[in-house]
Amino acid sequence: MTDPIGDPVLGELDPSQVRVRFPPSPTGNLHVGNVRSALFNWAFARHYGGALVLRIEDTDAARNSEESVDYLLRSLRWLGIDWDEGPEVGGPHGPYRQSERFDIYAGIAHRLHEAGAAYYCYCSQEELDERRELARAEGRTPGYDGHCRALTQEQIAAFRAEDREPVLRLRMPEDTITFDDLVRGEISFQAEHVPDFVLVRGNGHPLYTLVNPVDDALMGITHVLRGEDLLSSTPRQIALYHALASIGIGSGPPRFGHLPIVLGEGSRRLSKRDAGSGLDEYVERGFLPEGLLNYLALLGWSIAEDRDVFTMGEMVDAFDVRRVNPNPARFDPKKCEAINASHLRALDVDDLAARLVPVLHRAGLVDAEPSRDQLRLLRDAAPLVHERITTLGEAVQMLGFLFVPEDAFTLDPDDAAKALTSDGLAVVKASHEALAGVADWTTAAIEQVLRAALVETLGLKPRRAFAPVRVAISGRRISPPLFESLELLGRDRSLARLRRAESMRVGA
RNA sequence: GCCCUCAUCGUCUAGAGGCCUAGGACGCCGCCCUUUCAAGGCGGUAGCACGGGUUCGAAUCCCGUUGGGGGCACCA
Repeated sequence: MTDPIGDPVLGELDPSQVRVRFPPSPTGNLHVGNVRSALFNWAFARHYGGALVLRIEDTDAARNSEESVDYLLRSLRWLGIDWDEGPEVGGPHGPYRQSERFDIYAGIAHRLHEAGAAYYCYCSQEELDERRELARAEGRTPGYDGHCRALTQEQIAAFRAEDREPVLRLRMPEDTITFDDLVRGEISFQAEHVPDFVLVRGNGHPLYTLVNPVDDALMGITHVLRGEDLLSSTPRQIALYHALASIGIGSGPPRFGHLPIVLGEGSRRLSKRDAGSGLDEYVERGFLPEGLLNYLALLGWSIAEDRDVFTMGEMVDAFDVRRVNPNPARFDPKKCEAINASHLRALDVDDLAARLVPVLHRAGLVDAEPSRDQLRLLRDAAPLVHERITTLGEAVQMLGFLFVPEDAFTLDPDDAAKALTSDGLAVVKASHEALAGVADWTTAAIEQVLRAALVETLGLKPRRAFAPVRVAISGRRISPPLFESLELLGRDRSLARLRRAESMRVGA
């Protein structure tokens, strides 16, 4: 199966040995770009039958909170992205929260220093800034200049005497670092452009730059799929993996694949402050997880030439990281909605009704555990909105009139003003009289009676005939189909609403 | 400024030298259907950034230009 050169993605690995990770920092609302990363890692792992590790990168206590971790886990579950190792499921490489791993990092930092792979730097922030500015002015890469690489014992003693708190820096190799990116091919950086970077702060606190590769090495991560914004930090991480391997931790760098970043409107990167950048918004608006995920997958990946709606199962089967497109991709809210709508329409009616429950409940229209009557009504009403909504949230507006208590029912003032003119009220009155005589309250009978009374007798165009009735019973000019709506509303409520509308004064 | 990276309709993409008169989707515009709104059907609009090579042949390979994006922290 594998030739001597190995699979271009797996190398010598057996597919089931694939291990990827999703390492979010729990800082609140999950960014859709991060969701996309999680999705691609998940699809990659599932495709090969490997493992997805969820690791919480919460070393920066000031920015992280317990609620954020809960929220994060809930979000991933909502999306349907499951993990094989991590919080709540455990695993052999735990703990999976970096805030519980400080001892590990301290030990490794120490060993790195002992081995000479890292050294202490006593430069102050001001000195660093000064030299950085100088380098920039001279057109050189403004990174650290290696000032403290080879301090003598005397120099060190002198700095210590000044009470300077040194940072620990990795000693970068002198040679060019080259790696084969899974989505971009060969990329190389010359050593002079990759400065010795900080691993541990002056106060002893380990940095992401240390902790992230250390955990990847310790957790046996084989492939790292992440945003292109991390591309230029890859060479220094590779150097760290090698240094770690040299002291017996891990077996060198994983394979990297840098996914295109997600841009917002214009050409800026979709920032956390932009509308539409956070997962919350999609949950609240009633997106389907599979719809959102499908759209996100399209940002950089495609399943086939003439197809863009697919299930996650289909994505898993077809996913190939080498086919990820390297272009930065703009997030298009319209297309996102369209894809979601396609998934919505693919739902069967019972499924749709079930998914509508929490949405309607949040809007105060049904109980958290809906009654039998509510469920029956919802089951009957769901088909009416099935092809009319883009997100579940839109059903609230469309179906609200069926679920509100009679005394809370109101007409949209704008729609009422437009439809319930004196002519409109005359139509409502005629409808009321005609419908009052209907004993067999079915869609067909209702339609027949209304057509006879309004279109045939009054000679109105259907368009003009039904609008006032629609507003009177649903409160809006846009609603589910009228006759079906009347049937579902029921005879008594329908007649009562018509009566109420009738008594309105024009312009009131 | 320096380093890295990217370049096909407005947007997301298909495209691995001849299958390309460049395909699909979203959007937009028509028409059909129609009790509103949708959905659906049919049709249309619109693109290989530019300049050089290589080749019998280039959207596809190479170089350059231009433009976009990312990075250059004791953040992650």
